[in-house]
Amino acid sequence: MLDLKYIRENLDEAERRLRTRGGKSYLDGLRELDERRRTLLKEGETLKALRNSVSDEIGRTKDKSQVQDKILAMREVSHKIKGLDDELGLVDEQLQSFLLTVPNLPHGTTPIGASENDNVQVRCWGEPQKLPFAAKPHWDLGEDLGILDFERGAKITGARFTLYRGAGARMERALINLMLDLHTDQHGYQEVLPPFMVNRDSMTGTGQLPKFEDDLFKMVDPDFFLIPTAEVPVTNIHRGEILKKSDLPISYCAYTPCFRREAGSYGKDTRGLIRQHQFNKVELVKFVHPSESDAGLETLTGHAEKVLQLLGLPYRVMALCSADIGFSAAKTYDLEVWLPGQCCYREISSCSTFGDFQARRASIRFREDEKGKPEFVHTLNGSGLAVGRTLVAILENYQQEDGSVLVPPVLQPYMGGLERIVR
RNA sequence: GGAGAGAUGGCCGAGUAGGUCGAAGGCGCUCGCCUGCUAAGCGAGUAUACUGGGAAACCGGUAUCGAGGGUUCGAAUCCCUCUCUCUCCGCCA
Repeated sequence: MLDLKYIRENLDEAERRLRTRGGKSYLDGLRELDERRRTLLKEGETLKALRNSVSDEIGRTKDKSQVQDKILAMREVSHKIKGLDDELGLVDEQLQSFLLTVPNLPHGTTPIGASENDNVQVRCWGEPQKLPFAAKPHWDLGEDLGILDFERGAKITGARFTLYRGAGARMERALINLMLDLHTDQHGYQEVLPPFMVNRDSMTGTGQLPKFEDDLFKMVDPDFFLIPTAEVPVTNIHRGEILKKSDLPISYCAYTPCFRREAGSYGKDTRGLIRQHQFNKVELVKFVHPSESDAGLETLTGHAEKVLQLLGLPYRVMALCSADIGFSAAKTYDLEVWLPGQCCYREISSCSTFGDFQARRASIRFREDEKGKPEFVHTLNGSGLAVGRTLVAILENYQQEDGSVLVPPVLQPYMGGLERIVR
């Protein structure tokens, strides 16, 4: 959520920055709503002040017969207040839901662009290898090796669900452990294991609601949602809290499965593990002092990159342009891993800074000075990494001409010493 | 799922015949004083949001005693709904 006061005072600038995302208009009608609200507020509060003082007077008068006229007058005033409050409630609601659907302002260093084609490559690591034989896509490798069973996944549940078997299941688990160990032991994150279902407030806090309900799996009876990313439960750990400045930065990492409807992506990536309704991810989340958020994004991105480097997977870092960053993000780096089986780079991690956007929605604050006003922290997060896609990248990059797949050395200890997956 | 108890400020905890309660008291914390140091002691201060005024310091208004609604001139106190916590029973990994 954006700061209403900031918008009020910088309407044109805010609109201009928002339009770099590509829409036509983001703040139309906001000024009128805001002014209407303040008018109603002022009127109602004046009457309330009157009522309070007169009621006080009535209370101190022992002989109530002397104040009958005042009681009657206040009955009238209360009636008016009720009317004003009702209207104010309506306007407030409109204003609130308006604000909740306005995306974040792009960061000053986010490249301006019109589509994903305008994303900017920041750096790359490793050599995208051309395999000296006909490279297979991971779905063929996985099926041939008997470690990925797409057909039965579809039978058990439906499209975009996959059954992992044997070394495949083991590798998924090994990757989760490798990533968690790295981030906790080397990068200073505290491991957390959050609920995989969250309530509406949590979804609103990080920005998935109210706008993107169609992308989520929703429970019927309790009004809960399956998490689309650990970002949601982990960022909401501190919803409504005032943190100690000395506790910042707070760094959490969490493994969770993620559940996404993938509405609107029919026909896209229908084969293989790339786009599933359920996938595993290790997520990094940071709460930082505002002055640290820019540097924080760089280090957090570095932590995600480290996983790819350890696994020896070539990748590039893309700065997403203004048209391609997510609703809540101010700036995003995508890590794209090289997939020789499909001869392309695919997103495997997305690292973003949200500025105070999520912190304002979720009311996560700290005090600069003991006596100072609470201020919003900045939140950051990034995948470190998407586990299923990492397994995809390993299969495709480490495949051999005979159809077997070598296990990256760092992963072997996590797989009982297994060096090669064969049929 | 059944029965009961509860939810007050950073914490503990008063507060039911509705008014002087944003809320006693204690602890903690901050600033000052005092004591040769420490402990103790003394004094003052110590919620948040919105909003009006002001360059600012700051001053004023409104709201908030789990959440929402109702009764009333007036509600932490009365009524209704919901959420959460705890205890007992049932069920269960």
